Amino acid sequence: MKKRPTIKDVARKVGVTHSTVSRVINDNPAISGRTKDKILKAMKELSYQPNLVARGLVRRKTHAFALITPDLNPHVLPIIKGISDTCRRLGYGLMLFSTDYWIGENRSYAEVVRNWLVDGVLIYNVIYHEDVPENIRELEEENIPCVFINKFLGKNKVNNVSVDNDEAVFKAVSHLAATGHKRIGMIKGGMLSVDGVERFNAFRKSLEKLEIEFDENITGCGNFFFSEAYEEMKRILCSSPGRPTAMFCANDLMAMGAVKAAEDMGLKVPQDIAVAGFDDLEAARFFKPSITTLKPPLEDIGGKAIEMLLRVIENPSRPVEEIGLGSRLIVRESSVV
Amino acid sequence: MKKRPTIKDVARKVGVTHSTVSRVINDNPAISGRTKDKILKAMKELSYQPNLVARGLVRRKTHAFALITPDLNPHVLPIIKGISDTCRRLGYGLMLFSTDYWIGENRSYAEVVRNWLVDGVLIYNVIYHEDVPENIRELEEENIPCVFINKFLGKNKVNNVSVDNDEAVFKAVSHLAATGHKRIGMIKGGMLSVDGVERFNAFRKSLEKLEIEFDENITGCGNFFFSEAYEEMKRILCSSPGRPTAMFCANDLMAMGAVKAAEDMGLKVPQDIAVAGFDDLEAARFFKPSITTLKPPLEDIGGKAIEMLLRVIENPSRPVEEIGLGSRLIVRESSVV
DNA sequence: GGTTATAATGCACACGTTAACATTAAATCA
DNA sequence: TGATTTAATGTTAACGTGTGCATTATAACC
Repeated sequence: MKKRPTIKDVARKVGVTHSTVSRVINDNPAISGRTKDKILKAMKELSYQPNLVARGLVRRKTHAFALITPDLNPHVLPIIKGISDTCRRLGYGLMLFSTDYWIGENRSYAEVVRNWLVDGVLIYNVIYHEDVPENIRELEEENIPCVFINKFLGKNKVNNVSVDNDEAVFKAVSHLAATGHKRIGMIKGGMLSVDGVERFNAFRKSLEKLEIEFDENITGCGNFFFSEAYEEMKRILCSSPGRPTAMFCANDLMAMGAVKAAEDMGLKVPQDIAVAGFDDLEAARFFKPSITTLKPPLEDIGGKAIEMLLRVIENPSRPVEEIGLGSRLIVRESSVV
Repeated sequence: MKKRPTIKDVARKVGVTHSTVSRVINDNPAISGRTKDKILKAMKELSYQPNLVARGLVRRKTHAFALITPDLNPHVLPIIKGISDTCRRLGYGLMLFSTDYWIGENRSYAEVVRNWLVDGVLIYNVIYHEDVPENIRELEEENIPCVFINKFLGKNKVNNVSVDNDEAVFKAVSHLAATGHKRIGMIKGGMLSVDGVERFNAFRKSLEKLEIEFDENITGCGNFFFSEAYEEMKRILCSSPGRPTAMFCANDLMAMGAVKAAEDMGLKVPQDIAVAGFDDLEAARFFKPSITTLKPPLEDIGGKAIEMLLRVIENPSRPVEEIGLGSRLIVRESSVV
């Protein structure tokens, strides 16, 4: 790599000290217009650019953030996009650290920040219950600015931005109710995840609000998987005395599994049974029938998370902030004729 | 953020100079075993970690790479995963820069590297023909280590790792031929993209090798879109005298469009017409019928690209290296009963 | 035992920038 | 006019590491 001109090269060319050049770079008002112009001109001629590493050393800020994500699943892509776009807009860099095995990994992610390679951290989708994992406690103990994407099940509050499951689920269930359904069942996701728990609770609250009876018998758990949902749906359709006329599924994969189960049992979707999912996977659009679903504002979440991180950095001692964003209901073939 | 211990803190604790500590950090053999042990012990006790920014300043290496990608589409996710995993394995950091409008953007991406924030760059899916875009020429001119993911259409060779379209397409066409098809058509992708051009050429070469006649009349262009492929497929099925019994599509979206068109015209897939795609989208698995497709080794591509980048850094003047990786054929319902 | 090779460590500067403090020149005031 | 404020720039010391060279202490040699 070619050697780049430094602040001193610029200074020499103009006939001033490097600190004068530094001042114009940082918009210090003490510099006279005349020398400022000369310096700017010289910088352009040499195509000078400040060395961010050197600046990072003295300022103790690198002007970069890190995103730490335990897995790279399709959901995370729009989130990354939101984060990346926002970083670009604000002039920040973005480092990406992914790992498939977050908890229990002996390498600490605070390392990254400790070395001052980043000014703050975004953490996606880390799930824990009672005990805070070592890696995260480290971040807290060292007061590293940090915002979580998605919530915890644990009791302690953290800065986070996530999908408002209550709002979203109510939209979907209302839609099913509005199209005439009185017996609505649900295929739950895994109860170890925040979304699994929240979406189920939201489902029950929605029924209550809409004055529809909740029936345990038409409820199953598919753990967010296509195949498990398929089995559960078959079980529900076979065994229960009063068959459901609509099913809400905690994600699209399970909704597709439920649809397939219904069809394999000779039922027509949506005529005999309506189905709605959550996520708006690409597959949900192309599935036959296409799946009615909730589209979470993932790009927004990424953007808002960065903005929150900036607020945290500016004022580390401010009270914990939690933001939930609304989703869009996309009505497709699986719920209406 | 808490102040971290420095090399000097360690030195003071042991009673040596900071340069001695630096030497043990860098495995300099000049240090005696006794002091080395003492220093290692002190480092552990203080939980010292080298400041990578400071090191980056003096070494002119940050031990981080950048991935620049014009868009964040689903294909790029496994590539990112491959890159990220490999970086982690090698102890490198990864910066992510995405932009939807690469060419014509006035901000230069060489900036990133010039500031020595990264040691090398991976560029995904930048397409150009005759004139090299400014941004890329800049990288070349300044001898910035750089590897491309996916090839160019331009005449000049670059270091790159990509999908071997010849190999993949031949696999798919052979499969169709092996299941008895003699009239095989194709829905092409956009001819402005490398994959579009290469996959079509590979298709023709495959037919030749398999001694099957190529017929322009059962060839269409869907520009990689579902809807355009749908229309083209209808056109082909309506107009041509000798209807094709199998279609190869340059990607899965178009394959799904082609299937839908065939079914809407009363044909059964695969009984009346077989269809194969490319990409192995998640949707291709859940589509009905599920789509026979080629799964490109995207994670591998990411990993190999990083490895190539390391070779480029080690020896910048070595001859240009081009690697093409093979794909896996996944046979599903759309091509066999 | 003195000379020389060798092993182990210290010293001082460099990397490119920022920023506190010092200095000079110019402008304002009494 | 001389004192004093203000504006503009220079000096210098950080930031945390790495490294060439100098300096010891130790071992080897004759």
